[in-house]
Amino acid sequence: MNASTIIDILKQKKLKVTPQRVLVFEAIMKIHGHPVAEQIIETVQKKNPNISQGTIYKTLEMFVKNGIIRKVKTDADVMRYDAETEKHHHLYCSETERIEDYYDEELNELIEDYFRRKQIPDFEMEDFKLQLVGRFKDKRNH
Amino acid sequence: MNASTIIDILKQKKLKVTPQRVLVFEAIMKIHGHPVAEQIIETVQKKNPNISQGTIYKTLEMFVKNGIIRKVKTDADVMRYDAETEKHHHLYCSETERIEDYYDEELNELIEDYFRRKQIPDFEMEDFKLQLVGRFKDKRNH
DNA sequence: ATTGCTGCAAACTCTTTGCAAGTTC
DNA sequence: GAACTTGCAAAGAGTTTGCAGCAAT
Repeated sequence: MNASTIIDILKQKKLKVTPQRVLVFEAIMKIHGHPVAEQIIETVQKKNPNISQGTIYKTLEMFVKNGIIRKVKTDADVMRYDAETEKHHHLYCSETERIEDYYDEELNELIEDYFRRKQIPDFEMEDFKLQLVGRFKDKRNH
Repeated sequence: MNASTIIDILKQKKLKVTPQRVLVFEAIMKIHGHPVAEQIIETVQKKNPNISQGTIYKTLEMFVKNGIIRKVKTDADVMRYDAETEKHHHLYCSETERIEDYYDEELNELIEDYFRRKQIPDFEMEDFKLQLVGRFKDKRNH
């Protein structure tokens, strides 16, 4: 995705297109992994230091409300943001803070099949997410 | 679990047994669901108002470090605490803040089997947790 | 006696808010 | 020009910390 895509997304949802919104979205796309607000703020302000952090938080919240991005949290971490794309799961490193997306359609179907067979009492399932905890063998930083 | 259990757990781990620690643990056990710190503080202070919130936070942190409890977070919520028991997953209500534990050994085995067959590149899996998102049919409050 | 814990209050981090001025459509 | 968005700075929530005195082993 690039800048023109976010412009289209915003127009399509009848939201105003502002340079701030475009930069925030680009920052999320550009940062590999699941950026925390701080990284987004830094990236955006590197391009334009006049954009305030209040605006960035407001923009992120607005993106979340409009289904453009998603909030992600780990059990010991601050909020992270993730562009809303296809269904995926997360790989968490148990020694570092690194998080990666994990796509696996076969796994999705396995779990969906399982829950078609087995109902959970008093609960109507809409979606599921798997957190896979372990260690990355390549020691990149994120 | 009751007070004598936490006393044993602490002794076994060579941690000091204090009334504060016992009360914090009892509060977590007593509150159904996954209490947030605020509920724990309230429950503890109802029994003994002299116990400070700093102590309760320190105690919770200590319990987490020693594997007695676990931190749990949803994507849009504050930290919650969960007694460390057997492996389980979480049911999240998409309309309320309710969280319930979900135990399913058959599901665990299904997923474990799957990942024995299929390795994730550059990632050594240690554990997994499933978040099941949906709606509870019985509308209790939590 | 020693080591570690507690209570207190202040500090800190992350996020949200109110509002006047500025932008977008 | 109407409605919405921005920047700023201040406030808010939740959590962490430092330290003197106290309690557990």
